[in-house]
Amino acid sequence: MTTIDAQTLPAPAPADLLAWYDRHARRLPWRIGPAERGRGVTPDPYRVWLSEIMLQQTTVTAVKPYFEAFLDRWPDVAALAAAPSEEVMKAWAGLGYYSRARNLKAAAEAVAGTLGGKFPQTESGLAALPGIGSYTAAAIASIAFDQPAAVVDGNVERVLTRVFAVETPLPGAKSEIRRLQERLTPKARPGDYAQAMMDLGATICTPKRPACVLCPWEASCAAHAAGIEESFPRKAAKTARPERAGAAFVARREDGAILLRRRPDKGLLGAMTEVPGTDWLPVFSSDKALADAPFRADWQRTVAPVVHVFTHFRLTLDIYAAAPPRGFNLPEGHWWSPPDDLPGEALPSVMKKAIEAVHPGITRRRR
DNA sequence: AAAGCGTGGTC
DNA sequence: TGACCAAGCTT
Repeated sequence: MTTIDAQTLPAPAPADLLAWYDRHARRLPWRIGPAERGRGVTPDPYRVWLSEIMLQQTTVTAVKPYFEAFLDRWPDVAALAAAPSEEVMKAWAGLGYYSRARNLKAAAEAVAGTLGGKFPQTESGLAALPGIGSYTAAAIASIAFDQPAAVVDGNVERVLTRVFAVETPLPGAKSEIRRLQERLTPKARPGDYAQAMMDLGATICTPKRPACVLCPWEASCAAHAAGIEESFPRKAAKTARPERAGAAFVARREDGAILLRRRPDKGLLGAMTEVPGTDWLPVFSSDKALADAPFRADWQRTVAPVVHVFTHFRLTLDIYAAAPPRGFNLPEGHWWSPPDDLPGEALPSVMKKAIEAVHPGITRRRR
């Protein structure tokens, strides 16, 4: 039982956080920094939206190149709305959580169409768009439209559960954290405040080894006072990750083309591209794998299977390779992708691994 | 409302 | 090396 006497600590002041942000804000491609914003420069809602969708459960490092590529190719919401879905999926390949790309396209069409090219400026209006939930709606409303919306993401959860030593485990503590954030969010500079919370969580109030000496709220932090910062946020125990297994078939034509097909629109890796394969099952019998091959051939299994870890299961894939027989008829929904096209296909990472297991380097863009 | 949904980096 | 983690949303 931990008891923390928070009474003796001064309340965390948003002004102190903003002052810290003025000096230490990260420079990010989608961000208008505090100095510029102070001069009246306002962010482009399209860029804010695009970055927020990409940043969902995804690191800044992973997002940067994708953000730049999207912006180069589709500089505004009208351009994105007019883009073929296939091209958007290809451009998103490798970033993960592919429903985001499908929702991104749908939201762009709604904004460019029904909404007359303008993003909604209210939280509820934003949250009505596909792919925008409570966090993203609040983030866009505050950052792009300067509204005092309470932004609650993983960073905010970590910072506030530490500052206030919230004992309730996540996800149960969410409503409590929301109330704290509503109370703290300032009417002035709410967008900078939101981004300051993210920067604080990302650079100072980190999950491991937080740099409390550098924190503008050090004196107000109950967890720090008790010397137990790292134990927050409390979390419910998580269940073990189950195993699944299957087989994938890498068919290569004489000219080097690889046989591909499109996955169903919904579900795991929905609407993305894959090599033919079996279902992925908790109990997989490798004797029966060849029954699901795209054609009869002398399929050669690689020595080592491909192992890939998804959020909710671990996959072991046996990889088989063969050339198609003469007279092979292309099944519905399949196509031969020439080597030059492979790097640009909408292949998720697990599928690139499968292909690379047989043909190293073939899915990577040459230069 | 709990489960489904990716990937790559870190320690 | 495996567990944890990163600006969550949808059903």
